[in-house]
Amino acid sequence: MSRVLLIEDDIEMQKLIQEYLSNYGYKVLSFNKPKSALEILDKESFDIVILDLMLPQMDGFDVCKEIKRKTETPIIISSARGDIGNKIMGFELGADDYLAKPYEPRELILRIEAVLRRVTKNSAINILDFYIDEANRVVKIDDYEIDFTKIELEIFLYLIKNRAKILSREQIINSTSLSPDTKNRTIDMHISNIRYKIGDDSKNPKYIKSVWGIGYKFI
Amino acid sequence: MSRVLLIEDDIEMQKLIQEYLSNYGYKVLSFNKPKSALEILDKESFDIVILDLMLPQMDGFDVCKEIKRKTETPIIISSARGDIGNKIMGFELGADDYLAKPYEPRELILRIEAVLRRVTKNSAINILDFYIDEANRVVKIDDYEIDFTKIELEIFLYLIKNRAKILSREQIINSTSLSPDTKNRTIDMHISNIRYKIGDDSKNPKYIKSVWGIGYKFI
DNA sequence: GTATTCTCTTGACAATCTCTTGATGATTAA
DNA sequence: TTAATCATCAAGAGATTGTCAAGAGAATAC
Repeated sequence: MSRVLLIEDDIEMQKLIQEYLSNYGYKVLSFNKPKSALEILDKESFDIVILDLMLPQMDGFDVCKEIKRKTETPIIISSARGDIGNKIMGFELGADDYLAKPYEPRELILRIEAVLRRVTKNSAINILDFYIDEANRVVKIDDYEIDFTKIELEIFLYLIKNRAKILSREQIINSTSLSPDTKNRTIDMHISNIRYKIGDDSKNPKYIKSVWGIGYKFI
Repeated sequence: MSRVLLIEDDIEMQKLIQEYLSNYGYKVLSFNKPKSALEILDKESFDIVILDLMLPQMDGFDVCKEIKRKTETPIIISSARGDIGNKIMGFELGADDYLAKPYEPRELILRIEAVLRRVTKNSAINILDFYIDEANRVVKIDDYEIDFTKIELEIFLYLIKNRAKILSREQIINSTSLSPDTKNRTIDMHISNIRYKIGDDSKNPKYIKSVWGIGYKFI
């Protein structure tokens, strides 16, 4: 499940896009003020940013540059000003794709997919005892392939990507396709199942440590 | 990874296109003088040439003819002169596609992909137990020819070309001639029929594995 | 042009797999 | 010790998949 940060000042448009992206399985957080969006980028990570250039407060160009300075999140710029000048500007700012308004929602989906496909590292990595090929959804431990379910894999990857960081249940919820009102017990259960599958022991964890009163962390 | 030879005299534009194509995984070599480009064509091979007609030194038409004389590399012509006359000329010169300036970078990608798809359809290959001759629409398993229907063949080829990758039903729809609002059950049914024809078993698949909640993948 | 045959689509439903959560006992902090 | 939190079980709710079967649609033969 990919997380999308949508920055769009037209509320109608914002709701429309959010709705559409949600239907396609994206988890969308929307802002109409770029300031708020930039703040959240300090705290949470996203897979892609959709940035509308018609913005109040800061000029869209600066927002784009600021996002690129802060993060490596790919950006798709949309704008009503469809002239070539802006297009070039968009790419010079580090935007990964450009979409002239008005555009088909379907077109946006295609662009997002294309950008994510391009950006998603296709290379497998080794961390600790694990071989992780995220693109192909393969996790192995000692050449033995672990059969994670969808949510288990999401949680496992989130933990391992934030290794040594303590992650609250709330953070885990927000970074996976879990519903926002998921009960704590549910997450514990997923952790329990993940531990079982990777051969970990809650009492004496090699990999996933419980941090009492706070959450979990990957050692 | 496809190799692109870009001939474009506007340096700004050249950098922009090169950057954009690189992001899409193309390996680009750029020249602003066609003479140099023609020289490199003697030494190295490319999958496609992008040729801008506004060129110094030689008239673009001659460059195009010269490239076609030397090689069989497909050519996409771009030009600011968007009149029909040029379009016809382009094709008469042996160009494989024509793109009027100014164009969206995205549009260029689509044209490149289309041309490459059209051009690259020849030799038979062996993958796993299969002999696949795409041009002649023949798939054999152990010398036994499998009688796929049109859509079955499309899905089978899409799966096998993306071996080990998990493909969603949506991706399968978008990569075949299936209508965009095809129901999930329809795809499952095609998969079921393909499995039957290649002697696979859904419960214990040798070839096509179901990935619960995501899609299918060719092992 | 019509009949025949092959192909594609989809609802139905069972089988299967996953996710959620209350209950219970264990563990931890203070 | 006590209150809060965690680990796990177990049940069942929920979602997805496999396949049948019927019918719509397309291609082909006559």
